[in-house]
Amino acid sequence: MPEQKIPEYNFKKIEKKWKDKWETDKLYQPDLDKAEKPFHNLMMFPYPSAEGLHIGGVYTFTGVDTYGRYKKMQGFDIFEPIGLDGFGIHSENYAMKIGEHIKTVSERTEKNFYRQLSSIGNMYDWSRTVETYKPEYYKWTQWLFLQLFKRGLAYQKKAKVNWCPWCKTVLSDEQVIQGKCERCESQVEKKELKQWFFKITDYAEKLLKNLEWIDWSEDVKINQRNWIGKSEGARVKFEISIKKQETRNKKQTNSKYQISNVVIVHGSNSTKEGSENKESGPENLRHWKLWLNNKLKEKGIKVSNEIYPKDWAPKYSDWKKIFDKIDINEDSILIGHSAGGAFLVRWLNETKTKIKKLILVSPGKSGKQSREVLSSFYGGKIIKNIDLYVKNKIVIFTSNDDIPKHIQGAEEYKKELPAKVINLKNHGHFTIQDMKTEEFPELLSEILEEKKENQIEVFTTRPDTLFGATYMVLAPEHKLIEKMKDEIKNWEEVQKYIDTAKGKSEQERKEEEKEKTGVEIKGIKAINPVNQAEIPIWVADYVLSGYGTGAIMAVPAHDERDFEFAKKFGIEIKCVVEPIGGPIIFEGQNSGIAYDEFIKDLKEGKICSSMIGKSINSEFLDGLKTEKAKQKMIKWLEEKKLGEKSIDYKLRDWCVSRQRYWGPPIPIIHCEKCGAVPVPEKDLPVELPDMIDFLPEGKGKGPLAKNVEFVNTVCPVCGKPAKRETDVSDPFVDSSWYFLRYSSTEFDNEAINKDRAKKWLPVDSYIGGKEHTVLHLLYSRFITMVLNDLGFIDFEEPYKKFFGHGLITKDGAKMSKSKGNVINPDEMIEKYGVDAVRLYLRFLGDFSQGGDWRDDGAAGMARFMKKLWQTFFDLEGAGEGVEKTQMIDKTIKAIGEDLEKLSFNTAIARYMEFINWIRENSANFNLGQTQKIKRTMALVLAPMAPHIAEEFWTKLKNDKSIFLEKWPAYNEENLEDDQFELVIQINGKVRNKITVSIGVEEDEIKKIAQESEKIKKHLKGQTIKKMIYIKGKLINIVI
RNA sequence: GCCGAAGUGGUGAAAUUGGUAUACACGCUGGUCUUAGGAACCAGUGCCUUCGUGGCGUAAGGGUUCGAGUCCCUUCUUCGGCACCA
Repeated sequence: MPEQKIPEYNFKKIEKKWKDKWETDKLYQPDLDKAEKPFHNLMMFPYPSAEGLHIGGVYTFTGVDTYGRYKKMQGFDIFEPIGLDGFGIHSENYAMKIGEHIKTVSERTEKNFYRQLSSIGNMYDWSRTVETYKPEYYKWTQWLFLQLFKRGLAYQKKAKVNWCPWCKTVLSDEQVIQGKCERCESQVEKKELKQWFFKITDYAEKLLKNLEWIDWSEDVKINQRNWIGKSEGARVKFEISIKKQETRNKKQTNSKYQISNVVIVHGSNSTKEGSENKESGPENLRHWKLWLNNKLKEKGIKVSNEIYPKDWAPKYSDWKKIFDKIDINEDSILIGHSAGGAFLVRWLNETKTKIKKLILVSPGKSGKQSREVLSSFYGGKIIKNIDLYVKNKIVIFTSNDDIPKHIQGAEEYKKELPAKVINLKNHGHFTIQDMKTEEFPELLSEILEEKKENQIEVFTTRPDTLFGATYMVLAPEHKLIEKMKDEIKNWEEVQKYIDTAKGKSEQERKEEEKEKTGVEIKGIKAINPVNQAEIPIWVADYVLSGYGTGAIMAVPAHDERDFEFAKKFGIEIKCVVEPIGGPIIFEGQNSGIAYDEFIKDLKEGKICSSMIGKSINSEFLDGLKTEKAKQKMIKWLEEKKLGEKSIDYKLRDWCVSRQRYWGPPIPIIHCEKCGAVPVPEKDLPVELPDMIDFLPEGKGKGPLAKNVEFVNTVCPVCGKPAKRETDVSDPFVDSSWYFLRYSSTEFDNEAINKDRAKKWLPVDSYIGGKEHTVLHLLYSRFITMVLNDLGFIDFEEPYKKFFGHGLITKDGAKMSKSKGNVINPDEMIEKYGVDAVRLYLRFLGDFSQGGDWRDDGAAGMARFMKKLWQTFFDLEGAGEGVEKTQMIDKTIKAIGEDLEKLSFNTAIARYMEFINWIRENSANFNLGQTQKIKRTMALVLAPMAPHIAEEFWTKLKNDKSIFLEKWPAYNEENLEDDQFELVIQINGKVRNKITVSIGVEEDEIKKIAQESEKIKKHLKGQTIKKMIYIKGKLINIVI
């Protein structure tokens, strides 16, 4: 062998050289406006911890990059952005711990993170980073908040929230893990606080529906489906009968009506004050209202707003001021006349307040002037969707003259909303005459009807089992209990139970081994609407106040929890569904008992079963299969107005307020007069003030409340002194839209540039941790849908593809500082080089499964790199040439396919086989073969180990980067050998293998197989029953 | 309890989707070369075996099939998520 000088594999020098070169050449900064084949290759941006980049981060990011580089070599214009998700409690707590200010910690962390991220060989476009904690970013996070606020999708309500006593802030349901804080593992408490929410529940159906078509893996979809938790069923009303003779105290106020409050809103007056116009003059303006008010008072019902706007023609803001002061809730009935109706429609749309019923009395008028007045309430727009908030409970009194043009025509009402429309005899735009006609009592009865009796509404997914409801259960928090206080005979016992139940923390409830507890409420009974049976009412904490209606009808024969409860307290168990399908279905469910015995036990109330089947003991449902029985029952209930079809979701609204410092201040100003007013967009960002003392106080208010200069401001509407909101928003809000920003970072006048969005969004490939499947992924889908509805973007789903990768462990355990098993990526890169680390991480195992870091594995990969280097430079091409070079084509094909499906470990295995093959034949290749092999060695390795590949590429005398080169093509015809190894099986067992030419016919193969020596032996004295031949692979002889 | 993913050599893991189980590595054993090697190279490496072949092997048991790691049923184990959701 001639002394050939092989250069040393100095990975440090090589990696540094290419990193610098790529940067100066701006190789990874696509022209966002001109790119022809845009491909947005996104990875979840990291939460920068002060400890630095985790090896798990390197694992993910380089995996994503490998895919991106492969795509780049396929000719796509790759946009691979990076940023930092730096706002949030995590960093804040860390700063507190080390006694430094969060701001300085963040600055340092950012520098360190970006240094590390630039050292892992990724194609980041460093000209477009996004940091959630920079004002130029959170300005738009605040803008986003305002868009939701204006749409009524951000609202404030007093709510029981999860409170972490250690972090001193509110947590969303998703952040509470088994009753503990996700971050610090403290016991979470329930606190009643006024909080900001995003109305994600409005999008529950769409979030669910789109899962049918988006191209994500099924496990992620299932997770989201479960989280949204849709269940279909019915709401059913149970009347309460009061045992009058047992009532302790006579109620002073009326006990006849359960109604909480009625709010009346009158219309505007288009004529001048003092006018003689009888219909709309000041005399009449409030006339009907006062009349109605008095009528209601006679019945003992209080009208909430006795104060009216002073103006004769109140505007939206005039009414709103009054509405901000009165309590409107799910028991409220709102009545609006004319512009008053218009006001209510808009107000409901904006605040999303749930009410009991909306009554519109002559909501519109056909005069031009009136139309103008009315449409001014909406800025001329037509408003739909009020049914969302007053489902099925809109009643409209209208005459032909009162076509409500500002909303929809009367006919449209019927179509669009499930509203009941009652036509008035034409007496003008609802006048004094109307009050004397037959319709007016009807109006009264619409108000009074609902309060004839007390009712308990329940939600059930099994309306077919209604005949088997033998008792009811109320959650301890159920409002009715307090209301019925005077009727309850054993009030003290009930109260005591409720107090203990409420006092229990979530954890305690769970620790009680699910042993059911409860107290019967004596003195009242419920009437089962289907058979008028009087059934007992219990209060028990196994019924949750937050789901459904907070009350259930208990069917012990067909629900395990109800069964357990009924058994314990000796309540009747009535079987109303007989499972069918016989022993086959039955076998899997309860093994050990015979089917007949099972049915017998079920009917005797010894066991319970939630299986479907056919209805029994259920009068008009008897004999029907469950699905049909459900439908028939719902129809029956709806006809009798005892219930209705209903859909419930587990998904709750997203609580976005946080009582901490390190987040974007919520851009709202609270004004005594004008209420919660959005900060005008031109005033954004509301900058997070520098505060030396940023520690939370823990009294339910954020640290910003301590900063007087920040808090005190003026109301943008009326100019009077007002106070700023002091909560900041949840970091999940920051990350719910960051990917929309990357391609628009240079625009400081808009969050998302339309042209850019058109080109680069939705994201083509999104890769990140599976732990974010319900939180971040759901939130960002929601925000995308909202922005789509608002017209800022034109797609509903943010990510075309999502791939969830696995985690890196050390010795099978999660890495953590306390365990002392943390792998420092800097050290590894220093020791083995970036390429070796990248390759090793890819080789560990399946990308979706994660893997276990082993130092000797990494060392092994470093050894392979050396070998690879040696092999490359050893190849001289002085041989005569090898006959078969299929290996080259096979390798190109296999690696390409593997990379496309992110199967990196097998891609590397293929590459190693390729190298092994080269080494075995290295002396024999001729010059042309050597050229081709060397090119292939570099090209197919490039996505995984970019630096060494680029180095090989220059050594092959190329002056352009390898990443501007196309992924090599392979010759389809060259994949097949001209021979193959035929496997000969007898009865499925391998008995022999012989080499056969590819072109041999089936008959010939069969003959050859039988004639081979070993097979002959086995076939001796046997008859062949059958022969199965799989082309090009094997033959199975059955004897 | 429910939902999801998985269970293959001493270890990390492959297996063209029903067609030769253990590719590719790590580790280990033996050898070559070395003053030495934790370097490099060569050979071996699922278990049993009468060393001929053969038999057994993909958590356990059963089934479908000419043929099962792969499909179906039951059981067990591990990991992740949810947890009285009516």
